[in-house]
Amino acid sequence: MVKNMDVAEHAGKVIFRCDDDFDLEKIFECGQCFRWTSRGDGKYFGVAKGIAAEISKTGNEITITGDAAQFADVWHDYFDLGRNYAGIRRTLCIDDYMTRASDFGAGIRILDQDRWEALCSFIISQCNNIPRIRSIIETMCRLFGDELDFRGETYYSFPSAKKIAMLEADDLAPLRCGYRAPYIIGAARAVADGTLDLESTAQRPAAEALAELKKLNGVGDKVANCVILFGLRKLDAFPIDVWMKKAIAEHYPNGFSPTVFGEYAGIAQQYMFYYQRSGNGENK
DNA sequence: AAACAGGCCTAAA
DNA sequence: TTTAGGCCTGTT
Repeated sequence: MVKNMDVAEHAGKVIFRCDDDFDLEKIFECGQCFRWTSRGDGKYFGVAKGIAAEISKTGNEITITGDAAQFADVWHDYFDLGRNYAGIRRTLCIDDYMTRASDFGAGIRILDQDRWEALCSFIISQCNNIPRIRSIIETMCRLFGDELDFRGETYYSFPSAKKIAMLEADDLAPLRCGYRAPYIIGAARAVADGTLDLESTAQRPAAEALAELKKLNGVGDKVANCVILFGLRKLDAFPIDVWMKKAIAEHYPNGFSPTVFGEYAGIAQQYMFYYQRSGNGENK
């Protein structure tokens, strides 16, 4: 029994019931993370927090590899299982458009990702498309991460900031990440030497965290807000990229402030973003 | 071929 | 304070 959640452990897997919003495809493919993939059978493989895992869902029962202790230590918080997304979602339906976007995105949860991984990943994401972002990150993990043997296959952890900090930009050439390479090295060194303390930054108000992150070369408003939302677990952060600009222009031409969504503006942002990217942005 | 992709930086008004 | 151009690379 973990945190009011009924968990059954069996043969290297944990099975738990979730009656709240929980859609694996939306969670992993809404754009918040880059290291979970499906083979088309509904099962997702990935690596998070240095652990390789497989997760699947049948009805309201979710199965994830590992034992009960690991579930309690890692996956419960990673999947934000203590939060009632369906309840929050209802509060975000402030108009017809948000009602449609929220319904469409129902099932999304904001993952509690490793802070450094989120920072590095969203630096890579700038002016890039998702397949290429994923490819760059996987190459980075393969070259500089630790090997993880999982069910007879080799996976790789996300390399630590300390590891990347020891490299030079040229060492990242195999990633084909172009001008982002020095940004990555710079961020890694700041994290490794304590210039940027992501833990303490996470404890500060979003505005202060934003200023702190933007001190890094190659980190502007958009990347910083993604880090704050996905890595520092501040659900009021509201990253605005080209898709969000389109969504706002189409549906709030007379002005808009994310503060209308309150402390869960970041979840509203994900519904808007996912809805827009799925081609449902046009006001019909 | 040329433009563009989930930005950011710098220089110039 | 806002705007234009350039930037690695890969794809269309």
